[in-house]
Amino acid sequence: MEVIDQWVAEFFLLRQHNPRASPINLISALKLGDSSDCIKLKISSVLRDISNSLIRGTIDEGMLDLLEILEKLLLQQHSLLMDSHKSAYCWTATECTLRFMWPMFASDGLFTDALERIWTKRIGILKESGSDLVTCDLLKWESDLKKALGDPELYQRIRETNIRYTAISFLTQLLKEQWALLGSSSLESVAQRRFLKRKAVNVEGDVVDNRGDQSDVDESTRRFGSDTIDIANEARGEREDGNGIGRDNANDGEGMECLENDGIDNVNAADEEHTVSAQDQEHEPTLDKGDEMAARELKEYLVEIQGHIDPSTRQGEEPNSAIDHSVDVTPPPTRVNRTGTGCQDHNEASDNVNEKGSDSQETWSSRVRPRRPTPVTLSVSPLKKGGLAKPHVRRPKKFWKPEEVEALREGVKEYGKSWKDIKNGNPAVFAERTEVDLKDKWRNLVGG
DNA sequence: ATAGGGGTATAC
DNA sequence: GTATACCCCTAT
Repeated sequence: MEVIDQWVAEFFLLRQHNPRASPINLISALKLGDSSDCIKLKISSVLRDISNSLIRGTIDEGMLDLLEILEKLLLQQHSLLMDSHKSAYCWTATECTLRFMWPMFASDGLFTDALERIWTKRIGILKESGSDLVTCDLLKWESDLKKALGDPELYQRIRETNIRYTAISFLTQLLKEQWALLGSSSLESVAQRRFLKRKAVNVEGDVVDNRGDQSDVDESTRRFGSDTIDIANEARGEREDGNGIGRDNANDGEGMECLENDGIDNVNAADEEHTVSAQDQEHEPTLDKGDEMAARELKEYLVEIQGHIDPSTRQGEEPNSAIDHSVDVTPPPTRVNRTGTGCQDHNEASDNVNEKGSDSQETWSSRVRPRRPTPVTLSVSPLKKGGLAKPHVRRPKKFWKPEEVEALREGVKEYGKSWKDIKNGNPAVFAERTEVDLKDKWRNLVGG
């Protein structure tokens, strides 16, 4: 895959909120292979699809498809399945079944069909393949649901449970964690490396003191201009998303800089091997010229890609959503929009959002699904500390270095949330961090 | 050992 | 004021 393909793809996947074209279409428009970069892109794509589905309030069997695809992709890059993933699958499957329990009694064929389709067939396949998605909880739900078929009382009880909220919570959590695991986009990586290189060159022979100094790499790359991105955004005619999910990538812009001139070929990091093609040779070494040309090129490319995938937006979508669920109980997936600015950008996309909505909805609106209040977190106030105001010396504040963060991501991929294992797995990097530090930092990264 | 509430410093 | 990053405390 051309490097520009990858950048454009990342661009769409990480920055575009509620896109008119499904990321799946984008991914198939570009031909992706099986390199680790491509897997990351595919994962981003699936995550974006899940996110969009969540934003639309659609929790259907398409979501189960996505979760299954995601499992396979994660397996390919040898990271273990997160609990949030398993729980999300379990509760989504249940929610999908619950959608067909709107009649008062189980006599309706829809429920039996759903049981057969979801639990016997779909999950049966998962069992055969030994998938980790098959958890005790899942099996419990399976037996409960099947029991409910002949047990009106149990049927009622399940029917009145708000599965949907739980499913949404786990899906949201899954998204957060997976976005955090993905880490920097390749644009950012290139930008950071180039910044380091430039800094090293500027210092001339005096090798950069990575130990104490590196935190401002992050800082400084963040301050680079991002005009090129703005141009590209205009090409799309859409605003920046406020979707907090991709906030780590908020500085994608500076990566463009490397289209401009000399050697990205010096960049040897594994994920950029194929980086340099004829692209950068054509450009003048001067900064502005290079930026300008890169921007123009990117803009044309974006338009081309958009044209490529847009017309096909609808045909691949929603193979199995004869019933849309959006009418009833909808705890808004607000957690998805962390920054709260995510509401502004529906203007462009709104024209084809409502297309399929009008006809079949009324039939289903008669369903009664009880609304459960949003669980409130009870605040326990220990009020322990009375007098005795001990001065207490705090450990000095140490900012996390990029390589520490990267090591943490790798650690979570490998061990899950076993902070002790992560620390022991990389004692050198985490020498000055406690397990609690790792936990706290991860909490920061996922934005919880 | 881990999760989660809370404190403090800092930037906007 | 809010938001963020880091650090601390404590219940489980």
